[in-house]
Amino acid sequence: MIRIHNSLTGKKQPLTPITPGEVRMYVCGMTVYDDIHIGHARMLMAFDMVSRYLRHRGYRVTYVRNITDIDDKIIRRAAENSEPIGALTERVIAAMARDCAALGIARPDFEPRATQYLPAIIDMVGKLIERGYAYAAANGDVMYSVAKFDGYGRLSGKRLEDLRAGARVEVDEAKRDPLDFVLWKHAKPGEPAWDSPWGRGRPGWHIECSAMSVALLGSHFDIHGGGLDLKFPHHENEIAQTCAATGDRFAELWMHNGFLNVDSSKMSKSLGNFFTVREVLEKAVRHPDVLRYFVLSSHYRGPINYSLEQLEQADAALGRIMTGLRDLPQPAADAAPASEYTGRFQDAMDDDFNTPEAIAVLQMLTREINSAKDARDGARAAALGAELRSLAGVLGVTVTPQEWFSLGSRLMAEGSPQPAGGAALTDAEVARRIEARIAARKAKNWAEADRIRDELAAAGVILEDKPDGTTVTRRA
RNA sequence: GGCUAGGUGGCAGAGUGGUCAUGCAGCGGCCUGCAAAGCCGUCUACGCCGGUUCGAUUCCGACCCUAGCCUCCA
Repeated sequence: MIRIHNSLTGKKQPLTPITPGEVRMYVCGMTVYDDIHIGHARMLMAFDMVSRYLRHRGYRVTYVRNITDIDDKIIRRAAENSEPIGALTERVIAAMARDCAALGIARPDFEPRATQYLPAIIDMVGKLIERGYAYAAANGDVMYSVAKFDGYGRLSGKRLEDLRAGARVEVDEAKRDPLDFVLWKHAKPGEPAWDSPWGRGRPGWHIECSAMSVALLGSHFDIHGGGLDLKFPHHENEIAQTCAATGDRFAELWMHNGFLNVDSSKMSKSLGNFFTVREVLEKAVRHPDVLRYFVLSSHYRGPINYSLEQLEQADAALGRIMTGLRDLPQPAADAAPASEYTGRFQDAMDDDFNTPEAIAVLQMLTREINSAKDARDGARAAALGAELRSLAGVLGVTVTPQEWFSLGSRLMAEGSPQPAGGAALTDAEVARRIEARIAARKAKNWAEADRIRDELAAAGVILEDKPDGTTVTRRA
């Protein structure tokens, strides 16, 4: 039984799909005007993990993650770049797909774009007017009348009175109530626009998600997710729109991931504490799975503080798992059934996707493998290794020891060793030195053996002598 | 000010009314020519003050502190 924390109630509840065996899930994705940063990556990985795990547990999952490809920021950025809006969004979407692929984030089943759903959006706005929840304002915009919707504020725990009392609600002449929000924006000169019964214009942000989710998943589906900052007003508004337009229940469960912070504050460009996925993958991490391991080391709902020191710890911890997995024989064809750890892993994940606990199970399994190796029980080590690989794969951690040990740590935290201090050596050069060292060791020429080891260490290659007389390498 | 999450050992991070999280780092031992890796062992905990209880880090209340949202935001 999988239990999930529902933001709507603040409690964990069992996942009981509307259609047995099938989970329909919608997650608010990206507004495409710039490269994604690691905060976005955290969100994308969180819901990637959720969809992977649900599939692992045997559910058929339909995962929809939208793309907002028309919005103020996009229009502004395109103007700044003197580039057509479509060119900008295509470029950014391609970059996002590339970053996601690098991070091992599976593509959702549907990735709808707002501009592809104008008919559905216009239809929903029309319904809202028809049903008395929306009105055409004097300035040509169409507004949602928040006071008309009974449950407004339920998700975010806000009351209309409190919101109105908030000093920062923008005053807009066109609104009947300062809390009302835009469903359809009338076109301004030079902006992209579509025809509608209310004149040429473009959709407001909130209505896009309502229209696309209903179009692809229906008016009643299982899970709606997104970042914590979307809870209010975006998700609150989605609920108001969809429920009012369809009369249905909309999403049963609301999931919100916590932020990835830097120096305990949310990342922002103004603070300069902003890291793109690309720069982290290129400069800070030996393999993308280090970032995934780091992210999954915290629970998806809590905050994570990003720092190079934390990445170092994740690198070391994942390295330990890789060491355990290294040099294992193939498990027998009639491999032993799963150990107790698979059950513990599942218990952890069933409990609101407790990935830190699940990772602890992976580490305990690693120790079992190492103990089996020490006891020269190759069959047991191999069987446990297959199990560990499989469980790590459920979390999307798929790097192999072979890849891992050929990569150097790229961490550049203060005080940590710089990568490849000495001259870079080719594999052949490294192999030649190792052979020379093995010969020296046979001759008990320890001084020469140690000299070669130091030389390789300076080049970032660490040697480990095995009991059988062989020597293996790993990168610092 | 309103609302919502939190405050766990050197660092990160789960969890629980009364034996163990886990990883990184440290220390001791085993192994090793010496190392490394690994194994075994081990030390620093649960913001503050009350209350409930045989017993609270875990439940309740007050307080202090932090972050987020209340405006575009993953």
